[in-house]
Amino acid sequence: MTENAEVAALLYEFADLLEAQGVEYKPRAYRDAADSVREAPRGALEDPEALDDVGEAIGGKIEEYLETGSIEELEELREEIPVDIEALTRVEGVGPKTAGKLYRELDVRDLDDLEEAAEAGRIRKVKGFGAKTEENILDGLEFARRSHDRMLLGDAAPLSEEVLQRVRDAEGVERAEVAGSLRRRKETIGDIDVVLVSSDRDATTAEVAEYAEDVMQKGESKASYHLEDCQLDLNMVDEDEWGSALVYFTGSMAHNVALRQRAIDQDKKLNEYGVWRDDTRLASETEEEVYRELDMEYVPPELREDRGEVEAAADGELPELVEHGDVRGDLHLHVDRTDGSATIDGLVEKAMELGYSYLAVTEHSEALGVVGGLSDSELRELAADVEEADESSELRLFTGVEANILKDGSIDVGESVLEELEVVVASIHSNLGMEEDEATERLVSAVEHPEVDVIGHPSGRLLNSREGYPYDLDRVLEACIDYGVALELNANPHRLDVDDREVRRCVEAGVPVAVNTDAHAEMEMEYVGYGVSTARRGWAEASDILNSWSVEELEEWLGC
DNA sequence: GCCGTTTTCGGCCCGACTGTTTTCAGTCG
Repeated sequence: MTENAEVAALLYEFADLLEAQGVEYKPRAYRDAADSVREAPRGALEDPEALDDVGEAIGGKIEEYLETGSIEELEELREEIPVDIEALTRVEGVGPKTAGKLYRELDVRDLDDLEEAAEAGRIRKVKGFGAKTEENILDGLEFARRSHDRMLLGDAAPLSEEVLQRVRDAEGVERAEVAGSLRRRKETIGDIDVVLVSSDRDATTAEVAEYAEDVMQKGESKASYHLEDCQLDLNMVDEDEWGSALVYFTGSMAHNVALRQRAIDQDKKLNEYGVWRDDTRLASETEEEVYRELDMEYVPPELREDRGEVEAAADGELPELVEHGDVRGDLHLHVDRTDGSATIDGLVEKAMELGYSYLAVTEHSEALGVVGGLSDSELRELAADVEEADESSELRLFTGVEANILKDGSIDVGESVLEELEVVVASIHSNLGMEEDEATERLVSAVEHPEVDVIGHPSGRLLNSREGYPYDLDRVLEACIDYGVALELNANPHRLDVDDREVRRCVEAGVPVAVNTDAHAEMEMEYVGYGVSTARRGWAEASDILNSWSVEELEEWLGC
């Protein structure tokens, strides 16, 4: 866990424990502070009180934790309510107050205790609980135990396409779209939200229930299902509320709260049914109308995170985001000379299909022994093959390499070879267990190398499995400006590295971002879509993306 | 506990759904 995530988790726990004790309002304050910490850039905890929603009290506790490794007040709370509140509240329908009550009444401290109490029929005897609640807890336990990580966008997006098609085919459905974090294209997804219009809601929900694992809840306007390892929420709305419902269910929560506040400031009210003044509905049919009624530009879903987009849209200053069609090439591709399966011809064919003008073949270099990285002479042979293919291709094929940044910051390919190759992507693949200073130095050294053009997957993270080493992005960006180097946004859905927030800092610093797929097979070149949506989440325009430049612009930048 | 173009106290997003209630609390998003 990053330091921010670690502190945020403690603050969430603090909030839950307070709520379990029936404390009012404070839990909200701790959660807001936790959200703010989680969203903040690395290093922001040096001055916690500078963050939104962090005041003197919580700021002091953060400092206490960073200095001593614990927070006295939290330790006291944990003694008063010694329960695994994070695990217990993962059970559907169990929140902090329920967890607190079950601890006080039945000494339930963790999932095992909860299961035991439910199976023994002890929960139904507690005042305010019944047989149905006990049953729901038993049902929810299994899911809570196996649902751990959020789904990757790369898994959720194709699944949601399939789900959406089934929903659209269901009886009564006139219109359906995916909303929620999927529509915002977050790197990980909690559940699949669908907004739909149906002429027969009962028939629709019944048909969807047929292929779902089970039905969690079903009401007039809403139904939830378990689907493999995720949850599917159907939100059923009337045709004339489509726009306001889509805004509402797309979120994020923070964006919605900011929109509602803006409505209140204008003597209006915003909910999923529309923008209102008193009992008069002013807008609701399309998202564009809703934003217009709030005197704002339309906000693309990827920006709806309350990271300044509400203010920017009100001032008419939203960026003109990069689009999929703006991408003209892929500058980090592997072939079958090391660990990939693609061929030069195969990559070219796929690139044509994607409407590209160019691509670069950047095979692994020698130090990456595990995949049989290419020696200097083998890199030259591959370059010759790429040049030959270039002659007969409609595309511009760049020669290249994905070189390794060694422990001391040097590059594992000979100078003369690096000079000959047109695109040099430099990446860290070894000695990943570094402290921030060491990692930063290593990256900066690579940036300073005269032949390096792009730093590949800068943090080395793998979503849900490897955190990546910490580094000082500001220092790397400064070096990138000085030496004319781009950072990669690796579009592989397991990486998405740099991430959305880091893209924004690149954009602000004026460092070009290369949206590369790092494809090892032709099909993987399609990952570019995840990269583009992540770039959009980082407020990037086409001009900020290195591989949306024309061949001529790119050749000039590369100096070839 | 945090915040402020109704500022240093008095509010704190809001609606659906469920289960347990005879009017509402807790959870969720």
